[in-house]
Amino acid sequence: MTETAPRPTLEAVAALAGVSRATVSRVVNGGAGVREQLVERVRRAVEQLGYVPNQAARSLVTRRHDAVAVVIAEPETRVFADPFFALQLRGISKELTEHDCQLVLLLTEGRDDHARVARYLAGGHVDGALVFSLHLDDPLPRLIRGAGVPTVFGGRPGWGNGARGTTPTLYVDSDNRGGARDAVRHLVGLGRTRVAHITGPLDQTSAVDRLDGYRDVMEDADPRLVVEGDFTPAGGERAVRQLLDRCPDLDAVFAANDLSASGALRALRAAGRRVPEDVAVVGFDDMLPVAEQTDPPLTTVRQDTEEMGRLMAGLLLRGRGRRGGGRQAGEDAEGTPSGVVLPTKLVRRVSA
Amino acid sequence: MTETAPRPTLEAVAALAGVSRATVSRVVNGGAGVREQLVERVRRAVEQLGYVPNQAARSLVTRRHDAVAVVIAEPETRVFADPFFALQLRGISKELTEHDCQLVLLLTEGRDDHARVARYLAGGHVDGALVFSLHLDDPLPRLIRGAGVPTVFGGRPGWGNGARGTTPTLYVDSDNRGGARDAVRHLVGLGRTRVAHITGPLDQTSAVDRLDGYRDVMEDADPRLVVEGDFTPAGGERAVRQLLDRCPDLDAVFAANDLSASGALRALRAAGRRVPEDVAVVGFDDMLPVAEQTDPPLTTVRQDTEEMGRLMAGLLLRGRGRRGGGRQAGEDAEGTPSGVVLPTKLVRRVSA
DNA sequence: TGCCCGTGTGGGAACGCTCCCCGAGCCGGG
DNA sequence: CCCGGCTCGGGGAGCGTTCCCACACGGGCA
Repeated sequence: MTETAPRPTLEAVAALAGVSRATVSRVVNGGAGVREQLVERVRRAVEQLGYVPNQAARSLVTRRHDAVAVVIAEPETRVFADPFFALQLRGISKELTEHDCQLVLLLTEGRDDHARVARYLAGGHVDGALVFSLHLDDPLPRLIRGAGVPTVFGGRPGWGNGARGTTPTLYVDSDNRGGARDAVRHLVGLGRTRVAHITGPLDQTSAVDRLDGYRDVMEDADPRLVVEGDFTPAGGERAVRQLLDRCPDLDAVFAANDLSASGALRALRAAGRRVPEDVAVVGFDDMLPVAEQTDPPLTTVRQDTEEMGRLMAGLLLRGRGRRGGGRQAGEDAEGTPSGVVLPTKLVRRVSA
Repeated sequence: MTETAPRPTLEAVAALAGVSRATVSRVVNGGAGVREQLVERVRRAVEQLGYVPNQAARSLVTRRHDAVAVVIAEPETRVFADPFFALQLRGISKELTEHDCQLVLLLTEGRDDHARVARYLAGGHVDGALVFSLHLDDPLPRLIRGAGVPTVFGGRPGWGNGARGTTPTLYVDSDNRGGARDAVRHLVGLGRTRVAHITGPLDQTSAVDRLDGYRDVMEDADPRLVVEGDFTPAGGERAVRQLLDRCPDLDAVFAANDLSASGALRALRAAGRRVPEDVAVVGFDDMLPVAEQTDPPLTTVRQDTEEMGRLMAGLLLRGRGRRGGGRQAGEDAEGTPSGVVLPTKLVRRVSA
């Protein structure tokens, strides 16, 4: 660890450039209203001294932090390791970077960690929060809304059933229901009539929405064609075994995500069914490492994950700086909950 | 967005408790040297007002930020989406949380983004940096070392060839070489004599170390048994095709990671080789979603990824607060580069 | 009884920045 | 040629903390 040289201050730059602190400050913050010649001189001094503004001092007076928190409230590490989050993070990071904003990552470590996160957010350390909380019964979203920090959720939050509805809730989600409809319609279009559905855990809105999409198309399907899964390959295998047991004549499976689909493929193969000849299979997510590597390659529903991240950050940043009032994008006239829903796209490979 | 009430200050708490600012400050920071009765009174006032210290003001005077940066310098999103990083992040997060320290995530967005990251680090916004940079030719590590911020690297950095060697370089890595040796020895122990190796990209130290481990055991193996891969399933497939072409009599494959191994499995199956009967296969990483889901399940080398993260953070935090001088853990007597290397463990499944 | 010391407490300055306001300079118009 | 308006630069205050130092208060020792 080298002796840290004292960092140059505004004052030092001003002295070197032969102007006042205020002038340097103006230049550093865009340089409006300063003579071109002076701007140049200040720039040189900044360069020469290697001056970097002290963010703490700046925040102290501006009450802005140029930082937003990303809260990932997912106890299961597996889900967090999902490329899905990684891609969204990437999107978020890109958008934030473009606005000179930092990303503070808050991972909840198991239960009872909510208080810590809520306290941090309420502490006014960040200008806003981007929250991923998948489970309907998660208390965190409510806590966060109580913290009075501008927030955008990733995925439709679970309390949408007309309950509190006074503060607007911003969120970005992909069109789970529409995507599911497309997937099932595709199967139907292939001439399949006994289309089964392996759901995700039904305490997550995405799983519920995908199930709804399935039902939109398969209105009066045999209810035994729907089996609850858990978004894992093992769950997909289990579900298929159950399905084959109950409805041996099924000719298609729509799995709520690619991981379940990969399990389903394996179970189908084990049961001697050929894919797609005997049973067509469609997944959801288009997680490349999974969907492209299954045997046969998986037909699935793609969502633009990175774009979702960008959008979340964009939505949050747009409302930045306003102290109170003012309507944010994505919020409708009544100020009721509203979100941005991104379209999905069916990607045809071999499995259907 | 609700009107944000002005947050209470130390002053306000002091007034309510009927003491001075200094006393409140003392209580908030541990309460040493304050009469028990007063401590209690201040605590109540803090509680009542919902006081949270203003971190900006605090940093301004203490020059500490209670935040460290995690830099992930990986242009390829695929690699970033790796559960590997996610797990390390989780470990880092846990350790930081225990020390009331925040995690600022810095993702480099393609080339030429290094300057931004370096500037940020040099700007003294964080107390330290945890850096993941896999490629030997990455200029970032050098830039960061120049920034004068305490840093711990994830994975052995590439410049270890006795070059600069004046400042100590701290890193945490897993025992890639030893793990590779174990893997190959296991294959040899199985009676395999024609053991091939699919390497990773050889501009990454982990790939190089694993190759070295392979060579340690297979000293005078046919050099044609080594093929360069790229850590992807497609690369693994390609490598196996090449290997089968050159050395049709191979009876084992050690792939430098699980992803290549999964590709290798597929290619072997396509070529009509049975695994493990005809060809035994071992991977590396024990990425569960991959290793457990291959057909057959993959024998592989596990590393304690989350622990690596914890350790990195721990190493960094230990040196925190010292302004200059003082030796950090993991640094040897001469202050030369040194690191912590975690053991690996062979996990037997079916493929070997 | 008086002095000294230690323990606890309070006041003030400083951290580095932004922002407000005033004053200087420059222009054009009368 | 002089004066008013407008533009641009400078000085000062204040953001909420911490930390240093001065100081009050009591008890033990001479």
